[in-house]
Amino acid sequence: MATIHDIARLSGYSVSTVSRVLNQKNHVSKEAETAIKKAIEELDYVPSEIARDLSRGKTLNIGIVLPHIKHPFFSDILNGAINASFLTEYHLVILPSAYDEKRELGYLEQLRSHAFDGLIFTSHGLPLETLATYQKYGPVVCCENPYEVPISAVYSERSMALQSSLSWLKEQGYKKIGFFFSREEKLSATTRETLNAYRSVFKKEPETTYVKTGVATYAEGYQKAKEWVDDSVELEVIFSNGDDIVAGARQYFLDQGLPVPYLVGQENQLSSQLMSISTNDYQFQEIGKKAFELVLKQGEIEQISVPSTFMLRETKKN
Amino acid sequence: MATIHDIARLSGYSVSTVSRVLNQKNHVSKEAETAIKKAIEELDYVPSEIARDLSRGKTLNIGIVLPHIKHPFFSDILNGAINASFLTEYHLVILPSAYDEKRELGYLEQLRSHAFDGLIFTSHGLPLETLATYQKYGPVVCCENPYEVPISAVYSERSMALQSSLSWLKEQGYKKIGFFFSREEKLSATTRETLNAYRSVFKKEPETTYVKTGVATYAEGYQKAKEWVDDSVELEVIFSNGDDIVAGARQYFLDQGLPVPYLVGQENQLSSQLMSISTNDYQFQEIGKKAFELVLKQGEIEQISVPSTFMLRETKKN
DNA sequence: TTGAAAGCGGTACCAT
DNA sequence: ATGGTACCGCTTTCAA
Repeated sequence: MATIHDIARLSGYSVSTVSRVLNQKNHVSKEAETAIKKAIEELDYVPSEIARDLSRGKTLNIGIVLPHIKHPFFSDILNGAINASFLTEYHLVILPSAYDEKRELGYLEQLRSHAFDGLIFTSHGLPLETLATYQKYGPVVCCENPYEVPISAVYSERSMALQSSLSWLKEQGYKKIGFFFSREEKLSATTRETLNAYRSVFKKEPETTYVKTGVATYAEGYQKAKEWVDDSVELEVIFSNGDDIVAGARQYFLDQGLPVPYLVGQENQLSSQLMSISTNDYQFQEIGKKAFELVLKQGEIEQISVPSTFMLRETKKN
Repeated sequence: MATIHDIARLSGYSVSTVSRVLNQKNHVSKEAETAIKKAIEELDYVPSEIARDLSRGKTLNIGIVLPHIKHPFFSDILNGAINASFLTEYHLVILPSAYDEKRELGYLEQLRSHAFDGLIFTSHGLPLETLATYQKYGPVVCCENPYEVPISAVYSERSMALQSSLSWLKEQGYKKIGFFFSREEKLSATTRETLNAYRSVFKKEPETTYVKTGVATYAEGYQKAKEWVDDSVELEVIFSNGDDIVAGARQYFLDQGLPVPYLVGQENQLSSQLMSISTNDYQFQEIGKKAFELVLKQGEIEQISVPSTFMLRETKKN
């Protein structure tokens, strides 16, 4: 592979001058430029990015850590970040974690070793405090409300949509509301937030028979709906943790010829649009976009919350 | 930031010895190792990835070029590639192209300048021949059948699913089959392949009133279905270029209280599962996985075709 | 087992 | 306008 030295030799000029025409800095004579460009052409030369990176101490790579991309939370954030990266000279590097702390630590170490100019954590197995300590090596942005932990963050203000969707249900006179969650309240901030919104709106504890955890897919939604029916639990509403999941539940009722409860999804995915199911939109794309912008700021710690909305839709009988 | 020289100085050993304990190569005395590790600890030192890359002339980065990730073809391939990268020491770098030839050429140039160790093109605006010429700078894999162009490729053997789905329709006695495509036959290999499969199965030319192009979204599916109804075109089947799109068409018939034609989607997405719509599964995830594996092979040019299947589903009346 | 020194391929400062 | 050269931080060969 041709190097800058080869160009210098062939053109009869020095590496400095070659570097100058490469970077269009300072003044170079027409003849020099012509001769050098000719040599570049002749040797099919391109400057090495790696050498450049070393010289200037930057990679122009931003890492984004994702446990997986099966869930819209992650794929939407990723999309938002990709779109934002479009507008810059930076590259996004996908860093799959599967929630493995070893892997996550590896990525943080790579930030330390300058493999990346910054890191976005869409989620994490490691404690938030650990992420925070790595900020001295470069910008680290997380995608949740960090509360008292001093770390840059962009996160959804879920409570807004939760409050308004639950308030709307209350206004309609609905009382028997079933919930789907992926993880238990102790383990999941999202579950906690939802149930707290319920407590605040309805002024009472949710009944345990109305709460199902361990639900994360269409099939599980279908299955859990069946459990409710089998246990003769009467429901007026199913408040789900995802559009696809609530679609599964809906299908169960349809298959049994039973009346479908009022449905509320989450995340405004295609399935809720297709079926005209009300949903909460948490603007994950926007979070990805803002997270990318924030990681480039390299400045002080900053926390940005993104508003969420309840999207009311007519549920068609069919 | 501490460098390998600082460690050498502080530990009292040479850079070479430090490098040896870093890379666990050759033999180093216990005392040296202890002293050096202590120094590393003390100075909070990590070797610079960039310097390593330069020294060994590799980046361990594989670029994957995507026009966007709104379509399952791209997001599925991406997913497959990400999963494959899990199992290696390589990183996947997302390279958004928006089909822009300038951007694509930029990425090829970056391959040339060793910013990546290899490149996957999920699609391209540039001619395939151009991609092929860059193979001398590093492995380039595309995701379509390259026919006579000498380039590594992993692609879906679409004709298998197309043949079997169309044959099945013929066996059922269906004759009036409407088609959705995103681009015209001259411009799109996919459109061509589908219509050729039709010709081969039905032994005749498709009628132009039954073919709609420029359809790529749920809303457009809805709209084009309306056009057929408005023009009093009778249809027994809609053979669509995507699950979401055919779902849009279905919705139009339901909204009008009209009988829904038999539907065939493509790509086995969630929407066809939700609605029990038959679909063709082209195994895009598998393509992404194999493309990643192929790009690492760095060897000779290789072309891999992945089989596709027709997934017959009962379309429920509702 | 250890060290010196020559790369790797550029950038940028300092002279001329 | 141009050239010489130190330096970025590590790997690797060669010698001791």
